[in-house]
Amino acid sequence: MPELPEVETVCRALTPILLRRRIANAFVGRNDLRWPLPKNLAASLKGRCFSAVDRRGKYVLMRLDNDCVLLLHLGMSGSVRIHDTRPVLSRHDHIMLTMVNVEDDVHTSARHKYVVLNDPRRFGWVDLFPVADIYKHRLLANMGPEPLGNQFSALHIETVFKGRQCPVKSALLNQKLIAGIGNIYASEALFHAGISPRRRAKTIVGQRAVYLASAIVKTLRMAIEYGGTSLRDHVQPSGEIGYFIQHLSVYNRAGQPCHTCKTPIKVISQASRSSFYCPRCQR
DNA sequence: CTCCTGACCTGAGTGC
DNA sequence: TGCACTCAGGTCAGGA
Repeated sequence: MPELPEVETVCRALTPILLRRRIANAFVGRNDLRWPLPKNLAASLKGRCFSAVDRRGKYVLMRLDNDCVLLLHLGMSGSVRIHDTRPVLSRHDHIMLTMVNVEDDVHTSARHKYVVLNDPRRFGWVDLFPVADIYKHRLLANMGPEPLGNQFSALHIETVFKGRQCPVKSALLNQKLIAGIGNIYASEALFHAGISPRRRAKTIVGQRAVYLASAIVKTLRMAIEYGGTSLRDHVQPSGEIGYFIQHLSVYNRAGQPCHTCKTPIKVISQASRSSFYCPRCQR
């Protein structure tokens, strides 16, 4: 599922649920997703409280009160659901946290929340490590800047794309250059910037870099506003879908008319991923 | 280094 | 209905 906007919707939904509550119980249904889960994960989580919920690229970072961080990546098909009553777990529900109010150790279940991680394809992963290691964590250390952060700019694009022969579309997917952009928003941002996905990354300079930086920011912000894009697996933790699908200009629209010029949207394969674009509007 | 391919895994969709 | 096949929002290891 998830690119930056979908992960951001997960973070925003999780924050009020996880903070001010205690992990009364942690269920871990298997010992691996993409990689082995941390040993004794359930026992390590039980009894702890969360002190912060953040996002870095496509990762959710949940800080615990013992100076550890619970890291979550949703892979292709992962989703998080929040329930008010204990749900019956299905086949691909791998982890469930039972959250209880910290002030509320009486026997009422009224304010319990159940947080469930579902991941049919199991391309997601979970890690638990000391917060002090966060900047040397192998999964986080080499990640590029946040496109919605203040280190991101047209100049940054020019700098990291310099000399790259690969298509700009492929460069946008490279998390070491810019964090959080995936296959949907790479295609969408290039459309809004009027740039062909086939153009070599190194040619994105000057005004083109300005257009691209601005299109990335605009596209991601708008997608967050609509709760992300629901194609197959993505749902917001509330169970609601993401409505940005109604605002997709090119992604998944092969053969349909461009909203601007009516030319049929084209799909090509680049580095084994589909790229969608308007051959007339994007140069 | 850079860049591309194949692998990981399940499920949904398509065509016969 | 069933079967074979393709494709899917991500990332990594390996090889050119």
